[in-house]
Amino acid sequence: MSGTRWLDDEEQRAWRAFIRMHGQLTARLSRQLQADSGLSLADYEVLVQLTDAPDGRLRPFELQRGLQWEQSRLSHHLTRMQRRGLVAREECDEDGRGAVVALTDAGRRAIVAAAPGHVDTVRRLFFDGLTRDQVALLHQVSDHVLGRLDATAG
Amino acid sequence: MSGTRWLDDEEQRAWRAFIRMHGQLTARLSRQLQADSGLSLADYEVLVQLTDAPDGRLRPFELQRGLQWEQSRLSHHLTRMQRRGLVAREECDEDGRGAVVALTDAGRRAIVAAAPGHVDTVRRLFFDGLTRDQVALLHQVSDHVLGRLDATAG
DNA sequence: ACAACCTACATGATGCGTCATATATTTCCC
DNA sequence: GGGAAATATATGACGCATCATGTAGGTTGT
Repeated sequence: MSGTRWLDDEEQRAWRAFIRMHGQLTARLSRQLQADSGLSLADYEVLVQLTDAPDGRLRPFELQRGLQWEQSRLSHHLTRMQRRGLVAREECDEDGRGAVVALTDAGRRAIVAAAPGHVDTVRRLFFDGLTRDQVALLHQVSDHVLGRLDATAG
Repeated sequence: MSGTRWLDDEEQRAWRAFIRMHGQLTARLSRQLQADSGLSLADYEVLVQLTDAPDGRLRPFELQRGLQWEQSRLSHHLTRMQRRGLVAREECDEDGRGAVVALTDAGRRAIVAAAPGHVDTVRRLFFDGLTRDQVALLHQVSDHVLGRLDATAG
């Protein structure tokens, strides 16, 4: 006991700045997206995955791998998106347990309409003013921490 | 129109890695904290602020400034924490509209018990394996983006 | 071929976060 | 000093996220 290595001053400040930055940034992005196109960030991510998929169709477990979401979160979210007509659930031929999530026309229209404004906002609030090096560093740090998380997963 | 500058490959990868890293990291921290001490990350942050305050007391608006939360989020969260006995709401003498949030004994015990495990987890999952330089640069990037957010706030 | 197990997915309960709105004070200014 | 505007806080409604659990359909080993 009492072997805790507390964060020093710089670590604490860096940590808080990082947490706060992410929070403020996603709050802004979320509001912009919601206000301009009626989508949440979560909606957007789901639609991106489906748009990138052949035929706009994915099995829920594929979506889950792409998004790294909890299974039940995805299921609930799909239910809500389905209710709003952004996606449809279909039966899966190859696997009786399974389902297929399909992008609807409305879903496609929604993300096509939303994407430019969203990307502009990401650029304006985040990338503009950061150097390539800074972006590369952030990427590197992110991957490192992700690796660490995976390594400790079991 | 059509003037959208889309994210190039590296930007897109960096962005997704960053978003995913934060999500996975806070999910882990949240679970550890919840499992080991029954607190959410949000609880923890509130308790930290109160612990750092003289007498363990703060006005809600001071808490809000420290946390950078939405006012109603804070209010709701305080209600829940109050129900669990972690904080108490008191009347404010100097301002008839105001309130004072006070750390209870149970609240103090909770954060004292939770802190070592939480800090260890933050260190293990995040700081260990990052160099001082990487931390410093992340800090710098975070502050830069925060500045950008503030500048665009109006 | 059948039991044990695993996988894909859904759902109910509950805590969390945001928006819109309400209410009670101050504060400001003429 | 009295009304307008601003400030401090609370609340109801509703979508979102997680946990625990359920169910149906596959897979594997004997």
